[in-house]
Amino acid sequence: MEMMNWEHMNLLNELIHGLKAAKQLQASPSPSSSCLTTEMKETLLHNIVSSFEKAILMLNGSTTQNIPMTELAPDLLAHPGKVPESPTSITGSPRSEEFFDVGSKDCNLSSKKRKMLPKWTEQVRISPERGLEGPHDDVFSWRKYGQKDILGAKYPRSYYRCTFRNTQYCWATKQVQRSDGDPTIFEVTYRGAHTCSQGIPPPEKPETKPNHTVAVNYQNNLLDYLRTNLTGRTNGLEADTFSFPVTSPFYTYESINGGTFCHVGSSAPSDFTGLISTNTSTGNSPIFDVDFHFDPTAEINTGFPTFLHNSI
DNA sequence: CCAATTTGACCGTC
DNA sequence: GACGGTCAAATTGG
Repeated sequence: MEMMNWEHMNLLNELIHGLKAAKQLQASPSPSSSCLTTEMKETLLHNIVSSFEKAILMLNGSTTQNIPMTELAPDLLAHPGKVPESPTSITGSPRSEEFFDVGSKDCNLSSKKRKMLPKWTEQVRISPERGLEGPHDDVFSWRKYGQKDILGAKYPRSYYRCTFRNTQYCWATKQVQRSDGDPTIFEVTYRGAHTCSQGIPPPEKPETKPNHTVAVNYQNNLLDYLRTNLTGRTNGLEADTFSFPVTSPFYTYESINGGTFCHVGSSAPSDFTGLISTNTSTGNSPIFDVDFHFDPTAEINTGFPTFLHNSI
């Protein structure tokens, strides 16, 4: 299977990311009436700059292969405590425009700081073949550190943290909660971004899991996405090209900085739906057939990566 | 033996 | 005090 190489995928991701941030800034009206706070604008600017820097780095002959964020964007890390969340863009998860502390003096995040971490929820349906294995299988490696019975929930909630928390001070966590109503659905809540080297997955690992045709579609969709200025929807990836059990994930972006948020449910009506499908042929398994549903009626945290629905 | 998981205890928040 | 989230000792598995 001819696949789009990772440099190109990452490059496109960065360009898209920068474009989105730029458009959000562009769409922001006059300062007085703007829904963007100064901080949000700074964040957007920061992301635009970092996206272009990373894109330039990629074009500059170096590959992102096995390059952790610390090397990919050293200038960003030069500012203590400010690291852009970006690895999720590589994997196809929604990426947050938010920043979070990783280099603060106390390596332990206080609960307050944890609250500041970007958080999004993915609903994952298990496949009959893979059974319960599916929802826990994504590109990142996690270590379970707890399980709790949740009040009113039929099934316990599992808590996972990044395997590299101690070695690479990666504070990403996730919670997995089996849905009461539909036991085949797992609600996976991610918190924080990976700052470990998993954030930029290696481009190819032929010996790992079988190839997935999604990668090609990923390339096409990204290109379409750019061409159509994010106003269209690409489709046709569902059943035939997807071998990972995840089906129809939908995301719920939650608050950061105590600000606004954008909740998007699976049933939310949307005037715009941007679809990116991607494959990560890295160590574990490819996961994302990502459907970003943009609900124009939702309250939007402009710091978050809702797909832009304005034309340029 | 080492790493991952389990599970009761502990802690912070409401 | 109840609840959700995390810690860490004990246990399990490769």
